[in-house]
Amino acid sequence: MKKIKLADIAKVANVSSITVSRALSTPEKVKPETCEKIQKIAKEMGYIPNFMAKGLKSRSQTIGVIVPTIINPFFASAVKSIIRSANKTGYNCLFFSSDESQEMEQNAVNTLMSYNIDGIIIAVISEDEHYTPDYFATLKKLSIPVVLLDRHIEAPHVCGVYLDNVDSGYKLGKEVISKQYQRVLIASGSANSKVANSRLAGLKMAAEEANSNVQIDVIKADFNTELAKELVEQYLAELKPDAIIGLNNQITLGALEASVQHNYRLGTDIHFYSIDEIKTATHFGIAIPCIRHDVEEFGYHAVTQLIRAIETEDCDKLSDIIIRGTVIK
Amino acid sequence: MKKIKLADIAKVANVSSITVSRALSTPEKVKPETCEKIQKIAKEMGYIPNFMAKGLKSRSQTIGVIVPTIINPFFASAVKSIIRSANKTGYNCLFFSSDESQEMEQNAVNTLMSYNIDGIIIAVISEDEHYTPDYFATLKKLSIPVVLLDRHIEAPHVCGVYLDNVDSGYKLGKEVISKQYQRVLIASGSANSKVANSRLAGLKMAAEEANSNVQIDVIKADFNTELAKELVEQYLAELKPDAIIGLNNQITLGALEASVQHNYRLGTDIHFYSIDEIKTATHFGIAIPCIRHDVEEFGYHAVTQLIRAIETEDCDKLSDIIIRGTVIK
DNA sequence: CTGAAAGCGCTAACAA
DNA sequence: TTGTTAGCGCTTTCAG
Repeated sequence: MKKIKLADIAKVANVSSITVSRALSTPEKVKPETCEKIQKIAKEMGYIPNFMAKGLKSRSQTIGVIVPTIINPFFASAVKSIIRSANKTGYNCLFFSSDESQEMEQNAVNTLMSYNIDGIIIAVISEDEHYTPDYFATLKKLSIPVVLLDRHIEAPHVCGVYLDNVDSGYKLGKEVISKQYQRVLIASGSANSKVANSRLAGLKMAAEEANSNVQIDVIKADFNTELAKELVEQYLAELKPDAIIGLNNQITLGALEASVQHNYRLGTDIHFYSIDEIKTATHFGIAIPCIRHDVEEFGYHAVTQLIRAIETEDCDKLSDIIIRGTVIK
Repeated sequence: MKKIKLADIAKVANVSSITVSRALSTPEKVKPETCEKIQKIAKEMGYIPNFMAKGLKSRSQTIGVIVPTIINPFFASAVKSIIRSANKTGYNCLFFSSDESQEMEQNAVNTLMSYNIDGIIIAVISEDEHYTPDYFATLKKLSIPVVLLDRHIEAPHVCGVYLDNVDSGYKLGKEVISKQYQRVLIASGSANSKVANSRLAGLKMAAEEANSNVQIDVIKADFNTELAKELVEQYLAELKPDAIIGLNNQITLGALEASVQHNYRLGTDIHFYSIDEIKTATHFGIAIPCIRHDVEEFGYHAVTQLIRAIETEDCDKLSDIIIRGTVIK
């Protein structure tokens, strides 16, 4: 069977298809009785609008979302909250994962453009400030607004929604310092990552402020479990810290595993701290004080800002939004 | 700036737009030199095809994917692998999460129909065999093929890709039995869940076959961490098993947490077994032997079957595909 | 091998 | 308040 279309409803209701269109999309432009009648018929006939046809003429009411990986719970939750917020506002989401690959990221953007999306929310694959792929220029040319998520880069975009990384580092730093450890290892991200560097700066700030004489060691790894595990293992072969601070969830997981390899009892021999929550830790009975970010808030702001950009033509620049984390002990 | 369209390229290449269309979509129908020239120009001008316009006339080359939640790593991986497989075959994916809500599931299906998708892969929200929402009838009427993922229900669909649950239970059962425990607790899913019941049946089969005199207790929870945790806690207040078998990843996590609450040392006082891998366990140094399913395979078959259904008109029924798990010690 | 015309389903612009 | 016309960008059909 073919899909019911506006014209089919029009025939039954004895009106023209444009009236049906209006009754369903902009009911205030149609006489109430007619409107009701049409809506009733549409429902009975099981009408399903055709976004393809709609999007050809006007806005698609669809936004694109791209994240590096959906396996990381942080991004999974962010996506979830973005989709929820968008739906509430009457927008649909097309979701893509770039799998940490530049090529797939480019593909995802191309595909989104093919679907005539009205705007894009993207967490780019690279932590490097100077990562500026071509598609940003294309999107700008086509006036498709882009909201950056979590990772800031120097590329044309209307605004970004970020975490307050310095603050996160600082808060967690205060918490750790208060414990009076002798030696603390910080497992950081890449040296080029602004996110990692900001968190590190916050931590150091807290340490200096406290004027404590704790010995702080820093490892520069990557926001990636494997590398962190390796480097922490190497470190543990030489030294034994009282605590390890992982600068994101992936790193913390790597540090945990490395410590297990060295037969340390987690939370006893070595205490763990993390920026980003490690939800599974509770299942294993390990307490990992952390900085938790309200991911719901994250998604909400990203969507809100993007839609503002879409619906007000001339906004070249909206405010960035910075989400603060809270300490969870 | 407006998007480049076929006509723009046509003007530059001195041909008609239909020739451009052919050069890009069906190059074999165009003289090689012309074809090359057109493709070159298209690239230079930064042409981006418009799926909306394309999908209006012909197939959209897009499939829809719906899973109950993306937070569960099992589904997250499945989605990832589905997207990968689809892209390889030249299809795009629109992804939705139903958040375990019937209403959102219905919405997702409606939205997908609005996007003129060619087919749907869905893991329905309910474990109940008799869950048969209306949209299945609609999809059938419109001849939009549906492939069921993981959860089987009695509704019109072309086929399903499932796990071999009895086999998983059986294999894990053999493994557990071999350990000669005195008392084993099985934390199962809902009494209405075919998946849970099959796994349970497999376990019991292994036990009976071994003719061992292990005491087996069964708790019927839900494929959900919270409830499992509560019920296992209640159980532990009375009895202390040597091992607990969680019938899916969520349940196992709940059981772990419950045991932690009772101050048992994981993997020592109580041994854990799981159907579905608990990837994070290694990070915490707990060994959880499990049944691992090749999720990549899962996605591959779902996509392949769906595309077969899409591309061959008259396939009323394709074979179901059953994926076997392997024991990981 | 290439092109002209028609139309997919919907809505913006103009008319009644 | 409702309808007519035209066109969004592409492809199918039929002709050259």
